Amino acid sequence: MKSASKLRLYNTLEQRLEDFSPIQPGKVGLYVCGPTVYDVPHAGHARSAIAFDVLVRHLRARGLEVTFVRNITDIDDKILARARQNGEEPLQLSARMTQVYSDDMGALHCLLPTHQPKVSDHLQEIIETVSTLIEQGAAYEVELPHGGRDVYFSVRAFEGYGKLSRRKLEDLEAGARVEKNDLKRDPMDFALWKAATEDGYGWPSPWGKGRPGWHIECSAMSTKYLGFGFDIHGGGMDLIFPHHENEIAQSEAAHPHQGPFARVWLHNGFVNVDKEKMSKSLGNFVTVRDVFDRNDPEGFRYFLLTVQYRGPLTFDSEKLDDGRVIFPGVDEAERRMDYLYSTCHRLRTLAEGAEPSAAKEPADLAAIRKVMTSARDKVSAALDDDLNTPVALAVLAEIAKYSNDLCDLAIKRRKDASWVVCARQLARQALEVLDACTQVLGLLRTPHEQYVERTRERRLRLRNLSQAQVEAKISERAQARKNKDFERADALRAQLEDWGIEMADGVEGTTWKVLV
RNA sequence: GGCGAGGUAGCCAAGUGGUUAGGCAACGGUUUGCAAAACCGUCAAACGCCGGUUCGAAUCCGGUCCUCGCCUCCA
Repeated sequence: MKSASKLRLYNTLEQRLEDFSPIQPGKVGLYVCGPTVYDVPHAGHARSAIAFDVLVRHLRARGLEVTFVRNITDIDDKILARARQNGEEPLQLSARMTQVYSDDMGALHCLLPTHQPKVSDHLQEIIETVSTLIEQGAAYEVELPHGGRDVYFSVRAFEGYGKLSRRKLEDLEAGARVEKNDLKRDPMDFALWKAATEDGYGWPSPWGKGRPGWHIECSAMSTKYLGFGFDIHGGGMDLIFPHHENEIAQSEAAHPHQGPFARVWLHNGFVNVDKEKMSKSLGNFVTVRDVFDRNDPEGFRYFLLTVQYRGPLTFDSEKLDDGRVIFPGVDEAERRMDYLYSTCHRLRTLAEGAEPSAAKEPADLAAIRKVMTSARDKVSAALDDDLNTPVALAVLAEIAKYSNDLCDLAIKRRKDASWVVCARQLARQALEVLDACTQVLGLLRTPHEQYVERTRERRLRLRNLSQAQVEAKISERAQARKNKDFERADALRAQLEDWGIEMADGVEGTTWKVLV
């Protein structure tokens, strides 16, 4: 698709918006820091995944060939600790959590990365990178008292240290916690390779049995799949320091005089709960599963797109009088998804049986046509502006409003045959536009029936209702209405409304849905 | 202490020199047996506070108050 505007992205490295142009025309190499799989994913993982998913979708819609790499860190001290706690093999734990991560991100309609490398499959590459750094004089080995050897990166050996996070070594050291580890030449030096733990967990290496340090896997794996010096590197804001700073140091020290490790650095903002960063220690931690228990995955995705990716996103929970815990923001987003799905359904009904026609378009359709014709470009322009998803969602709202207007008009003018043919054609265009605009955002990706069914099922469960129970009450009310006993019908409706059931009385009977 | 982000109507959230953001809630209307949904309208002469630049500032500059984040594992 051709684009009028230029894609602009906020580059953390330069601290400003920059026009994006790929190193190799038409192709983009993107590396995003994925999860350390020691636990189930939380709302923050979802936010990061969705932000970069929209980036990938947008780049591809712009006609770029994207190689998207997102790692899985399946060897890490947190995994070791948790596995020991569980009495489980570390790699078994990480495999289990990797599966949960894939399932959850899949449910959120995040596209699969082109490559999803795991640390456990890349020890060779990691060891080679560490060896190169030792050869370059950027890293050194340290003999440990109880045997075994660590390898550390020497921050003093890399001139540009601190360029991403705008930190000076002196400032860092002034504020640094005093480390007991006096084996390091400089307090800011960090581990590339760590000797095996006391229980002997580790992999063979030139420095004895051990395991990789935290940052090195991303340097080794990104370079393997994208080559050194790729287009975009992304991750959460908390990774700027030390993770990404250290990645840059390692990677550029291993490839001297070859330019920057990555051109553009993108960082998504946090998910906050009660204005504070979500974290386990504060007890305000919300997992993706917690949300899925109460809300539709697409509603959650919509919610995560209501704020531009760099800003903080507040995720609040509320306890109702009946004891239910809800996420009001996600509920609101899910209602918007209901609205989009029902709009789409109405359009489809109207579009059925459309035939080509040379009839001149009626005046009352011109404004609607205009909205439909410009919408896709507006979404594209919004995403070009540093992935401004709230503006893109506003365009969706406009499409939906005018679509519903069209459907309302079609009811009023159903007897005007030539008008209806034009309206059908316009409905077809609206459907195409809506599909294109939601495709790039990863929304409205579920068949209508399936969406209706799964949301109904979940909402009934949350309200402790059964479908039979609701339908019995509905038909009781239908009978009362048939008998013109409106007092009874209204009383039954009041009961149903109390259950959270919304009814619509149509010519072909009453349809209903459960409210979020 | 160092570095960074932000304070926009009842709530959420775009905008970053002049022209509608959008959504939710509330209220009024069209429609309906009554409703709901949908659409229209109102709330909206909103931009933390104080100065300054400018014909014109939510937007630029200076100061100030407040909130949050990173500096230690974190998306």
